[in-house]
Amino acid sequence: MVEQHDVQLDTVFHALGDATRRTMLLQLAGGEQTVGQLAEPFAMSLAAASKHVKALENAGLIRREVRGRTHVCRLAPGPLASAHAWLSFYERFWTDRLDVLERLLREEDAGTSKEGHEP
Amino acid sequence: MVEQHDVQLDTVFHALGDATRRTMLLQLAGGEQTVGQLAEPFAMSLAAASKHVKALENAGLIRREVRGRTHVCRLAPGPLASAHAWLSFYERFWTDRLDVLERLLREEDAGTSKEGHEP
DNA sequence: GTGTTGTTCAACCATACGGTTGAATATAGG
DNA sequence: CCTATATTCAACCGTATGGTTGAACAACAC
Repeated sequence: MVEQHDVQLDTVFHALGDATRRTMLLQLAGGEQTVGQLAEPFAMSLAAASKHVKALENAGLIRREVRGRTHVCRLAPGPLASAHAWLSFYERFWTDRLDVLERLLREEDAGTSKEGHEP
Repeated sequence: MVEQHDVQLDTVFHALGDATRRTMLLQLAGGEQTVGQLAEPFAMSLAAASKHVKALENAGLIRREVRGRTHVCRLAPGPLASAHAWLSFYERFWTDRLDVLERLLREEDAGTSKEGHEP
């Protein structure tokens, strides 16, 4: 039961882990777009962009409607909501517990050195 | 400026796109864990699990504190919040517009055939 | 010191990913 | 019919990913 969910999250997060595909989603947030329109902004072949579209479709993030010879895509919000929901689980870590965490980190940082996010 | 943000989202979403790493995060949600403890539930070598931990650390999702000879990890909520924020942008698509979308999809499905996820 | 424990490193391997190109497909328009 | 347009498919290529193994390193125990 959970496996299926896991696999879905795998493909969804993987799809989101590429700036090209995220940009495409952003584009689709403005309304439906054909594959060609989605591909246009990118400096890559149409075939490559088509693969990205397919990845998004595969993850269930978009829906495709073959309208004549063009393929019109639109956002399919379901899986995005799933990913969002998954992440929401951690919300308490940056709300409820953030102050506690911050305090711990400050203690730690004071103990070790100046430190920061990036060494 | 946005590039940096993009790269961060790349690594964060990529890190999240693996069930092993998500399970590790879930584990860390229960409190700090050593690398060994994180690795234990999985049927893979410690070296492999260590790579996953490193991926999470690389994405900024966890923090590591070398305590003696053990490496203790804990959640670092910042990047998770970033990913969550990114996804939140789409919230309106499954709240405001979901009903509109649903209506459109129902029309479409009625027009083409019975259903349509898998051909 | 020796030995054991926790973790990483390095080399390697198979497979997946993202890109290319050129051919194939399907539809629209003359 | 023929041609142009929109898109995919197939084969290929370089690199990244996720896994293995065995050696190395660091810190505790004796």
